[in-house]
Amino acid sequence: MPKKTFHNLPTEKREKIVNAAIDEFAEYGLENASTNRIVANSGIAKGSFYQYFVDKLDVFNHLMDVVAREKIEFFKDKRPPGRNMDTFEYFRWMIKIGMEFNSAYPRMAQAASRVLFVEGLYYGKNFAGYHEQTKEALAAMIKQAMKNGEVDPSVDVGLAVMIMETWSNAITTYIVTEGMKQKDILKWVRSAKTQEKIDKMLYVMEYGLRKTESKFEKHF
Amino acid sequence: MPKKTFHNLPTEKREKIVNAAIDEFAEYGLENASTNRIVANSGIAKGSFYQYFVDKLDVFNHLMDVVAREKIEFFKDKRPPGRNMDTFEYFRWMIKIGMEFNSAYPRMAQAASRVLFVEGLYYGKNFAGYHEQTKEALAAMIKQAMKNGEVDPSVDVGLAVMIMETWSNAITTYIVTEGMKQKDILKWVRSAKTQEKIDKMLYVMEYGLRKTESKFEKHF
DNA sequence: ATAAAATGTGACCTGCCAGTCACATGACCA
DNA sequence: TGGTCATGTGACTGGCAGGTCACATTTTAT
Repeated sequence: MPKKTFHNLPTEKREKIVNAAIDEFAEYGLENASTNRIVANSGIAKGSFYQYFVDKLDVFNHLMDVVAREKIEFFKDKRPPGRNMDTFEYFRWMIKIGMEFNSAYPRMAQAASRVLFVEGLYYGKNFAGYHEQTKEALAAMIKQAMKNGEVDPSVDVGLAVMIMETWSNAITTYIVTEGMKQKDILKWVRSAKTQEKIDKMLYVMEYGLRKTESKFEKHF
Repeated sequence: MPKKTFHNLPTEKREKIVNAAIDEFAEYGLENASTNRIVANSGIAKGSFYQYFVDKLDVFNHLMDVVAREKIEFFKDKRPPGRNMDTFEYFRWMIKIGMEFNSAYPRMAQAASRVLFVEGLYYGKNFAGYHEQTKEALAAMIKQAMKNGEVDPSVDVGLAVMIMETWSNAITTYIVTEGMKQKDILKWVRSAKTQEKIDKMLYVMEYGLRKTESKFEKHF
């Protein structure tokens, strides 16, 4: 965690540093991020950086705390549109709100997804902690859904969690990488076309690729 | 492409260099791979390396050629177990053979999957070429499957390709990262447990997570 | 006003990187 | 044998990395 000198900083300066760090990690990932560039872009001296943080990982962990806090803040006043939602509807709603967050803070989302989901796979076991909460929450949701007869119980809970995470990550990666090319990412995410794409991905997660009599052309 | 001096090398020496490079890319990815370590591990001088290759990317591209060649060789005598296979059966069979290849050449698979699927996402558009062939082959397969009434046509072809690639990559990543922890990766891949895991993933790709009357407990 | 404590600074250290080059060694041919 | 051409070599360059430190500046307490 950052040293107390960092927390004593005026908000503006702190934010400038945090923003420079976010850009750096979004652009270069964790391993190739450069503290030299971070200090250059935040207008502080090299020595100051090491009075605020112990090292690169420290500033990254701080960023993840900031992301977590912003996310909670963002989700706070969001409520599902209806009562008694189906688990899949609820998951779809969650993903969509998540994508709203990602497009509201695209560099943050890019930095987090890149390092945690992508580089994290090959790092020595770090970052596992960040997944734990998500996984537990998903597992609880899925168990309940199986009890409700919504999720196929022949697919075990662990696998269902893995699948939902895979899709969540795939969609996030798609939104973040494609979205960065748009001039107005939020508008692009909210566009009918992008929303339909997300819907279709989740539809396939729910019903699979195979054509079956019962569902054919029921949805699209 | 490598210079002619490299091709003139005795096979043994060439293989030693290729193996050192594979290990390096598997361990560190493309960006962080070090030519210094490669030369150290292959027992050649720094200067020699640059008489064989123009740079790091050159040696990587050569590796991908080697992988492609090995893969073709590996697949050459493999035939699907039955005639008139369902597309999904065929895809499952392909994935499983692919995983056999990955566990026969685990470092190769790790290097390729890491750089192409993982780092490739964030590199400036490089490596897109490597996907093209795969994507086209998949697209053709899917179009045919839609005609046969196997794949849900309301899921468009592009999305279906993306989904199959996502699953293929997810399974590869799983096999490669988990497999590297095993003492006998091939045995592990062939074990009933691992095979069932792959089957279940593909089952979900095919039928989705939702419980439906028609399929419940039909498979597992 | 003064002392003390906290914060700011950038030159500097060591280490690793990709890539070069003058030279050494060996192969081949006349 | 001597000459030439291909191959092998590792010390070296310049650049950037993470991290340190003696000193400068500012803030705070007295």
